[in-house]
Amino acid sequence: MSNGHSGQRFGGESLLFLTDEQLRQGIEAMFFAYRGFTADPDRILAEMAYGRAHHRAIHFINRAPGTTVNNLLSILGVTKQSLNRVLRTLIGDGLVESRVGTVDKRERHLFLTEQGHALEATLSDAQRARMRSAFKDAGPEAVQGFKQVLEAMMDADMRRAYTKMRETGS
Amino acid sequence: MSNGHSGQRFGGESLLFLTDEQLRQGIEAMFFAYRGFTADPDRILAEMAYGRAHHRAIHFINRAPGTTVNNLLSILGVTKQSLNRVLRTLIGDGLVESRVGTVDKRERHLFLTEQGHALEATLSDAQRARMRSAFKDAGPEAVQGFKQVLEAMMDADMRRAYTKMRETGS
DNA sequence: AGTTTAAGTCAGCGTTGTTGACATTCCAAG
DNA sequence: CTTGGAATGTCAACAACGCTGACTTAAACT
Repeated sequence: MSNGHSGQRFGGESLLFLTDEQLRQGIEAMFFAYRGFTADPDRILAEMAYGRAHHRAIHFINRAPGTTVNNLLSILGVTKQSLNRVLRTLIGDGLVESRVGTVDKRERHLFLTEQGHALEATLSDAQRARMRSAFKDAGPEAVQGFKQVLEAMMDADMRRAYTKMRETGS
Repeated sequence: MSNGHSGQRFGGESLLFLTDEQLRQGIEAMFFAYRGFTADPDRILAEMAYGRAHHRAIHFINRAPGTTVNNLLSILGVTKQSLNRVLRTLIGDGLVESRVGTVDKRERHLFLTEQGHALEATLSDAQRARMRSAFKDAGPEAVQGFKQVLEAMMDADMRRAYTKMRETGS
């Protein structure tokens, strides 16, 4: 499997960036960076009775208003019971509105209320600020590489959801 | 804060990679990619009574053998009680050995046992395989950008731990 | 001798994930 | 019309893994 020599020259092409040591660095970079990635929203959410799951739900409802519960489920990759618990509190607190579908009345379409938009903006601003700072420090070429590697790291399902969102957005 | 126009040309320099839309893509890429990043080890761990926290502990004990509990605490960024619960099971199951310090007998130095190394290798192989595939698909320049952005996304403490590990390694 | 530090432990709590079982509502096919 | 399946929601129970607070033990520092 892992021979520790995958980075030696092979067939005349330098593969030094594929050594186990380089891969380990990538793994640790992901670990530490993800902590930074979630740190700012987590701080804000901790003051309320909310957690990261609420943030994710709010993010994707804002991103795709009117999405059904099932669709949100497949994007978030959790069980319906887990999501339902989160949605129940958000709806109860007046941050999310659930409208019965017109063509299929079994479906519930989810929307952010004014209050929900306010929280979404607060959380997004914090997270974007860090991302913007990181992008700025690293430069445009680095950002392109960053996105390429992340996309290559996704499962096929996730990549489909990601690219679909990318097309829909702006 | 976020005006949605930060990507317009400014001072003759193209900052199109800093639009809110670009930042949002980066945020969603991180979210989806992290799921892929943890998916393979999670599958393996789910078969045992272990979780992600056990993986992290094993990873860094392997990475810095003989590390003290306090040091591991600051790397992982959790409370002593949280880490202790994980360490107790790992020591009890014979995956980790805790040796009393020779110079300072209050300290406990942590090491992987043979069994611990076996699990570490299994988990690492799975995680590295995905990282290797992603790196290979994206290419060396993309990998460099990936690491640059991630490092810029870390908190100062994390960046210090990350770069320190990077120097120690290889 | 007194204080601080490292580590471990116990009790309790919150968020977020999981399964399993079950009710409701609605659409669609027989 | 009845029946089966799909979408949704709810209840109960549980596990992983964060957290705080309080407390003990042992060793080191001052």
